[in-house]
Amino acid sequence: MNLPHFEMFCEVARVKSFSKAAKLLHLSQPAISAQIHYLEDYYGMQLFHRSSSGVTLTAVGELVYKYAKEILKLHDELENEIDSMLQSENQKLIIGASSTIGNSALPCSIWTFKEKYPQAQIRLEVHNAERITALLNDNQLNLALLENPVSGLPDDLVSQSISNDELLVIAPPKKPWNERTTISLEEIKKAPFIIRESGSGLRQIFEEAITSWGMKLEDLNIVTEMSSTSAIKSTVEAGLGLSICSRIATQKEIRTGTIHPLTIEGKSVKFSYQIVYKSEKSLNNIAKRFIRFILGPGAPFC
Amino acid sequence: MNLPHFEMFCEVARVKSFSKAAKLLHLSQPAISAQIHYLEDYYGMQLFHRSSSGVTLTAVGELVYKYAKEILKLHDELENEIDSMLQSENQKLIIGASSTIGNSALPCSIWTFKEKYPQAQIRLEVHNAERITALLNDNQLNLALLENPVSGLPDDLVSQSISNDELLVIAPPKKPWNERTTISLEEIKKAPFIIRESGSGLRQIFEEAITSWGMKLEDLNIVTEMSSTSAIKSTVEAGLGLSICSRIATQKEIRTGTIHPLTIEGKSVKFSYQIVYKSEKSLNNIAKRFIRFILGPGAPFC
DNA sequence: TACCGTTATAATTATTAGTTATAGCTGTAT
DNA sequence: ATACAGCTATAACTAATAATTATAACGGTA
Repeated sequence: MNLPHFEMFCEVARVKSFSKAAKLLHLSQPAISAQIHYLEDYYGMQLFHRSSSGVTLTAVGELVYKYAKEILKLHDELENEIDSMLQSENQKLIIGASSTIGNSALPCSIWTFKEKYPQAQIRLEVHNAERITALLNDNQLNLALLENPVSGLPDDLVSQSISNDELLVIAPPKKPWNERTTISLEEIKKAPFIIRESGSGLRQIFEEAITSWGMKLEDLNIVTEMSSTSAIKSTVEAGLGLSICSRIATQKEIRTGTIHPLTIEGKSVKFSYQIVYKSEKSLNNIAKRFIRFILGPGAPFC
Repeated sequence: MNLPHFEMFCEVARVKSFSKAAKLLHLSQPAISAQIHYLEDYYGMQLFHRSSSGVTLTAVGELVYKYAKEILKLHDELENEIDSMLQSENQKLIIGASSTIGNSALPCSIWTFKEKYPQAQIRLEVHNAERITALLNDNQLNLALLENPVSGLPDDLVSQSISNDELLVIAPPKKPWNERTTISLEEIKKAPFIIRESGSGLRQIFEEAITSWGMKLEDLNIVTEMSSTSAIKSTVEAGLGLSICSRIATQKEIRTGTIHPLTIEGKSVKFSYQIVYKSEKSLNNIAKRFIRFILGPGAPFC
């Protein structure tokens, strides 16, 4: 019986679904299925009632749930107590992040992390992928969050995938764009376009995508290069052109209606975010905790 | 982080030694070493001070010890609560055992198990290996403990090794034997010898051993066959002959000096005890617990 | 009745935890 | 001093476990 079992179990009990829990835990649904079966076998009792609309706890399941939560809480407490025994030097966590992720999803995750580990002294450095990589190499960061693929990542850096995202074309919420959900490559070529500066991870992903479609950057009508995602979003909102952005990074603007997202006809540009660090050994405790947290279910990519 | 990690950790902390804990947990010393390293890496702190005389807890180690014990206790409680939800039919555990093990080591283990799971309704059936196997096949036992190798074990039975033992020649604590610690094969041939009945696991092990030494049972001076280990021990104590017995089964008599053990010159007959059952699926909860208990550190083979 | 969303199963692969064998260290006794 | 006994660490290998993807099977709803 392992703590990850309990975490899976609690997550399933909470969301009442194997498949939803799987998503939240960055696992496949059969993985959850198998481990819950293992638990049921271990305790010799059915823990969930299955139905086509999800699962519910059995009486024994409720009991296990109660204890599992308690055990996980105890273990959390243990980790916090260990942290409080650390020197203050070891409580420092300097996180690097590219603009895309550092300005949107990450601050919220850091907030949640900080709630769980209040003694952590966190600093967030937001720069483009190129600069973040340099800082990482220079030991000025404990770890970094970047888009993937990022070319030019030295081999001696370790990286783990944490989440998936896709590139969207962003437009002002006005005619003609607000009446459409897609845009063709030809239209992209003609429209005034704003892109990130060279060295940006997002720009690199975009460049690779259009290359694979047989186009070049020069085919576009690029009106400006900007080194800030927020600046680009403001420019697009103002109706001065189109640009590209990640879905997660524009979530808020899409929700509030200040930006209108478009997908490219017949194409989709998927990419992932990676957590990158020099080596397992180079990590201090807080950094290890942060990685576990980010890979775990508690990290809200919001 | 897994409960087995905590069990290992607690056992090491308790006995202050990796190698001793390894023996108690039926594991190799490097296995303990690796897992403790894993823990130290996980928490990012050293948990034990190593020395050539064993290990002691560090300050952080003490903290982990405190929590680990608490977590294991909680989980024990959970298992007990689950058991108390079972129907009384599922609380019945019928254990079969061969004479060798059923009369010596097992009762004590059952006693300890019963302390931990008081709701278990245990019955112990002691017969020879042949009969136990038959009862197991006939579903009259939940599980059985036998010597290994036992020939004629049907393929559909599952078996796991739980402990090692060796065959000893037992003699009365009188001249000439009490002045010696070994006996030659030639001397064995001449001495009056008592053996277990055909169908006994211990007899089978003995027969196989002497066959491998190029002898036959007929070469011995067999004065009686007896179907009870206790009867044989009494007979030997009375000075009426020599016999063979397992080390564990004669522990008490050796300690109290009523029987004198001899090893056979240049030979040693090792064997193991196995826990045997029909299939994983055929086991009720209590039987599963018992197997985990017997394989775990708490089972005192005394 | 077809379809969407659910869990289960099968085949495969990667990771982890165990094994044995051996090295290296340290305190004790010859 | 030196060999030894007892301990933990390391290396090479193997077995068991937990993931993956792909697909099936089932149930409720349009």
